[in-house]
Amino acid sequence: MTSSAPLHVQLYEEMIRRIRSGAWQQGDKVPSEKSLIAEFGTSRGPVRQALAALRAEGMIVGGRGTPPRVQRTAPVQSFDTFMSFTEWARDLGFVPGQRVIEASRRPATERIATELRLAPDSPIVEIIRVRLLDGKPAMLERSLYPYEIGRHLLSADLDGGSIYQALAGAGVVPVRARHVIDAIAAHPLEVEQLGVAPGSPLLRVRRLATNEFGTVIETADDRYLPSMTNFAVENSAEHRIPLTRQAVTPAPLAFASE
Amino acid sequence: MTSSAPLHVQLYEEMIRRIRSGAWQQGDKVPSEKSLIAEFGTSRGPVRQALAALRAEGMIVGGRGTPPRVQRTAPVQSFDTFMSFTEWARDLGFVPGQRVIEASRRPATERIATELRLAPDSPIVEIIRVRLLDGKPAMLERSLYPYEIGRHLLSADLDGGSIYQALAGAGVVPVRARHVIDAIAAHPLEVEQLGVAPGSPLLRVRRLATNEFGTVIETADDRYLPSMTNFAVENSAEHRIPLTRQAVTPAPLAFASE
DNA sequence: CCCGAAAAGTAGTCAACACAACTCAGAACG
DNA sequence: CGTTCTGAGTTGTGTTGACTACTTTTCGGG
Repeated sequence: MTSSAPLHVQLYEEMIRRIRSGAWQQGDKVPSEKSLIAEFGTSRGPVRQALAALRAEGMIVGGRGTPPRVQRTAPVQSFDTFMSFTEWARDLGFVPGQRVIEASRRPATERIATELRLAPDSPIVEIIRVRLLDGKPAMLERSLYPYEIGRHLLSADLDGGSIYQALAGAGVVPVRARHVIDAIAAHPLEVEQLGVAPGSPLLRVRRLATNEFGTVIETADDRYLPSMTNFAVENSAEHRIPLTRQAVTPAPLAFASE
Repeated sequence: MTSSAPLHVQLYEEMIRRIRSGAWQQGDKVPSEKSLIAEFGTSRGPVRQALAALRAEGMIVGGRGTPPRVQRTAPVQSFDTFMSFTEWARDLGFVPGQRVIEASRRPATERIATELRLAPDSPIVEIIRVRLLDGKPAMLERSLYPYEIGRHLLSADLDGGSIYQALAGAGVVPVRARHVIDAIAAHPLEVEQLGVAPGSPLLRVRRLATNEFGTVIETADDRYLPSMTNFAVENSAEHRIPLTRQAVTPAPLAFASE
């Protein structure tokens, strides 16, 4: 137990541990606040704060007159796991792999410059990779970075580690991302690299990632083989999440109201 | 101002109003807690609770030594708006429409019974509809309901109002849903009803909705024309949401760890 | 004029108390 | 035996007070 972390964070982590370990079973009532207070020797504040955090993640629900119940025992995928294909695959017990198709520096087109919020013709770094799960192609990824950020990647060992690891080593850390999901027909490059028939349906996820200051770090276009990967979202009346259905407009990928 | 609602809810609503009205601009610093306390005449608790709610929705970020800043001014889509095609379309200024292809009662197959958590061969209600935006086909929806729930729909005026309105009238209210998103090729029915070429990519959203007690109300398979509609999700390191990338397995749609 | 240190202001954390609203089990009643 | 009602237990809400950690501003020295 980290003694330096705030109390409510320690309590939260302990509760997560208990849910994961099965000490608190799915559907069980969580111990009453009073007993938690007695057990941890704190006041009610931190206990309620920890419970509120669990509630915000959908791990527990209900309450008011009765102790809340454990709703979900599977943890929400962390931001890092969701962003990094490599880390995600390893978490699931797959062997991640990749094949770099292209890693180049070139000037931005107008559309790309707008998305990355650069001046037109600014240099960018483009990386196209096939991502593999247990050796089988699962996704074609086309990532674009401002040159100042992407230059760390041109020299890196892309076939080995994850791009996000390489970027983190250079002090570039994404903390926020927007994903737009739709479907698209396989084009020649995907036909060749993913081994699908021309026109096959692919799941496309376009991503815009920023750092803590709101600077755009990356824009990407990932095309998944729907037979290998899909996406799941949970939703509830009490627990609203930034998930929206959109009518398609000519306007490109962008954060809301920016 | 609703005098009966809890204080922190009233404060939350007032803050949302100010963000929406532009009184608090994107990027602005929110007034300090002290000034909010002075203005609203409450103690620090409710103010912090309201701010925490905004933070949980990603509307404000930062803090610690400095007042938090407004991050997003566009509100998160409500659960109702996200669930109801009709309500969503109207919110966006489109004229929603629909054409009922089929509304029938029949016994559940084994797979459907499992998804709806019914005994095999239990009666179910199946409704297939084309949904229109401004008169143009946008989505083909195939919904399945346990007969006890779906029977309210067979007699309802489906061409007029929303299914969710009809269900709400019968006391059936979805409060939780899981969506699995992938891509699929257009089959003959979609070719005919959506007017696309055979094999065209469609965005498929499979949905499992439950009521407050966890009873499954509906399972659905929505196939969107990607040229008309897509989905957007926002994500951040501090604000985790129940969004997961999944490896495709034979197992069907289901809530995590259930 | 610039720079660094001190001071003032801010949010984060924690405690202790009080009351309200709600749930549930068991007692009392018909 | 079934129903209703009461009361204990629980969480939701709000208050007050105190301290810590961090940021911004201010001010003085160089």
